[in-house]
Amino acid sequence: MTFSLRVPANFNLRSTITSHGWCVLAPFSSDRDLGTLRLLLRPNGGKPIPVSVSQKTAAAIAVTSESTLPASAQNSVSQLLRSILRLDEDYSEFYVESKRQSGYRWVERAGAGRLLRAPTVFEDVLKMMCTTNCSWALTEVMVANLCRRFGEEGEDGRHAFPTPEAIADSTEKYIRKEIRAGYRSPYILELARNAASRKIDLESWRQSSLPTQQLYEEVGSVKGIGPYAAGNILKLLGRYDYLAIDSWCRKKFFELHTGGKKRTDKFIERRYEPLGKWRGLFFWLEVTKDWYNGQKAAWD
DNA sequence: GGTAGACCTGGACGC
DNA sequence: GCGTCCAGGTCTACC
Repeated sequence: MTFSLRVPANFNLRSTITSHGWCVLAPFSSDRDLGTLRLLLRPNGGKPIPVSVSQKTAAAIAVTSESTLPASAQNSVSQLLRSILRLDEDYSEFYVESKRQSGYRWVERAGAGRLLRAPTVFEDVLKMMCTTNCSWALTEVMVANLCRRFGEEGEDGRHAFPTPEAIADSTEKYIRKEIRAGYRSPYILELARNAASRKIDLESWRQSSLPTQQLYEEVGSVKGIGPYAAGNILKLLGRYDYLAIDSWCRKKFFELHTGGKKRTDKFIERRYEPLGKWRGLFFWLEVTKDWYNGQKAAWD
């Protein structure tokens, strides 16, 4: 069955899919031209079902499921997609600011800014942990292994991202050997156990009223989450005050602004300070602008 | 508060 | 095929 979901005026599905690497980490996937997002969703917390999303018109996206969904499941899938695709977040202030800044006028035309996120904060945090201190190829391996070993199987044979409970009963030794997570293994286990026992309420972070600095400190208090990971997690929570500089961004910044000459992170941070609470998003869009090159001609 | 070394894996490279 | 080196963030101990 296929049903449609209304989207905001400036929404662009392709830009959201390509906003960062989540679209290729299991259980997400996309088609070759990055126009369709495939994912496994648990409507009402139930069994995972495969869903694909594509955009045929500016006003709506088409949501397709192989099976017929009852109204409550359809409603739940819609709610999950609204959160994953950031449909309910207001970017009008960001777009006004982007038009004031030279070098960012393409942003609104591209419908860029909405960063794809997982159905749960737990999934976002665990995946972010798997991006630290390794190649992207290894991140893909670790996340795929987490799904394969701990995730419930969906109707199409793919595995959903595991719940905290599914990992909590495991052992550090098993995670090292089967997930290939190395020294991250105790951190993964601790996070899953703390989330499963409600010692930490990760899911409340998306609605948190804490000041951003305080939320950043809470996110950073998770073992295995340092400044880079915490800054990126905050972006997925809708807070863009931190740049979350990693080696790739650093290199890209030097290429764009210093002729390849290395500078300190403080130097980079000072450059984006005038962009206020949106600086993390401006920074990310600037260093990843090349990703949009294929579509840019249509936007300019 | 700042710094050094350890952590673990996969890829690149030389033999 | 094997061994060595390096890159990639975070944690911990130490100054």
